[in-house]
Amino acid sequence: MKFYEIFKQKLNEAGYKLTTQRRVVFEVIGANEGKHFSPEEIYDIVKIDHPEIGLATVYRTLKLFEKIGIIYRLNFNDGCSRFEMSHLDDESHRHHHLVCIECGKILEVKIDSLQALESFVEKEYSFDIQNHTLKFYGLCSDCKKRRNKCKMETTES
Amino acid sequence: MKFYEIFKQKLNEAGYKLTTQRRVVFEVIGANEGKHFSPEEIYDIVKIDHPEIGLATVYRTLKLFEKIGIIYRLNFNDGCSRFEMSHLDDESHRHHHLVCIECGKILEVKIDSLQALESFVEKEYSFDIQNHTLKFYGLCSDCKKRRNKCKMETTES
DNA sequence: TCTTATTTGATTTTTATTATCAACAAGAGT
DNA sequence: ACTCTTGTTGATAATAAAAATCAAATAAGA
Repeated sequence: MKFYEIFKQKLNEAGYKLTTQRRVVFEVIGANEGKHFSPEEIYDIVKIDHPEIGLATVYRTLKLFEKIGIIYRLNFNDGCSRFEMSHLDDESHRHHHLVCIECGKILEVKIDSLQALESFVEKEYSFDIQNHTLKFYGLCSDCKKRRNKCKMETTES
Repeated sequence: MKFYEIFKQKLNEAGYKLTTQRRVVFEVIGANEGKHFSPEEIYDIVKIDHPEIGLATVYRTLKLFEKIGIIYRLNFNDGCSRFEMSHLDDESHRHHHLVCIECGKILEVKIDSLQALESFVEKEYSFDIQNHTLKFYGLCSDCKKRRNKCKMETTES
């Protein structure tokens, strides 16, 4: 597996040891592409095969992974941080998030195309862009249907 | 003052009373355009003229203002929420944030222009976009200069 | 294998935010 | 203006995510 090698290399380059705990947390996140797990959720999955690993270690590991660029910290204002693989090396993985304001579901949009905007900002503000986050808030297709249905039902009577 | 009237109207429409506490918090945020205050910071300013107002009220008020669309909740991963006026009625106020990963400074970019991207997402994902947030992470011009200076100094010897 | 600095687990501590509840005040109706 | 009702507030306690602590365990280079 290619990405695991990159992970080991990044740890090494930054001067950190490869421990069982770090490998396990990495695997849990890696096996759940498209999900956005909280520390507690990751801990719950880790516990299944490794009940000896503590929650504090999960927090520490996530913080470390974020620092060395293995994962991203996401914030959907639900009271905790959430995480996903960074894939900084792979342009094809870049995406944005659609947050449904009704059901809270989070979808991924597999496009980037902020090139024009980034170029403008870099020139105009003399700002070196290294990364960006873009979130759209609105109604997912399910909640849109549900709302229309409710509207129809109330009009019927 | 026009915006204050909109504020009163929004409170009223949503069925909330106009209290001194709410007016004061509104004024503090309104008088600090371009800043991104945390609840504690707002509380500290509020206290100057109104020491009788409690921190819990500031938290409650901010939550309420967010709900009725008076303010936005921002998250810069510094351990607390931060707030700014929403200006949803005024297109000219729409902006994005530049976050310096070195000094943490936050700049505002007074452009929007995500129209093309939004149209694509709305069609492709059948998602009703009602709002968005866009943050660019990188180096501000000051930190860029500082880094170059450090590089020169180490090369000199 | 041995050695040492790093890492971990269990626990406590910190801190942002929310809940609680009696006292209070805004605003509709008179 | 006065009253009444219900929403609101202040002080405080409660909650919960995340960080700090520290002795014991372990990765990885010698």
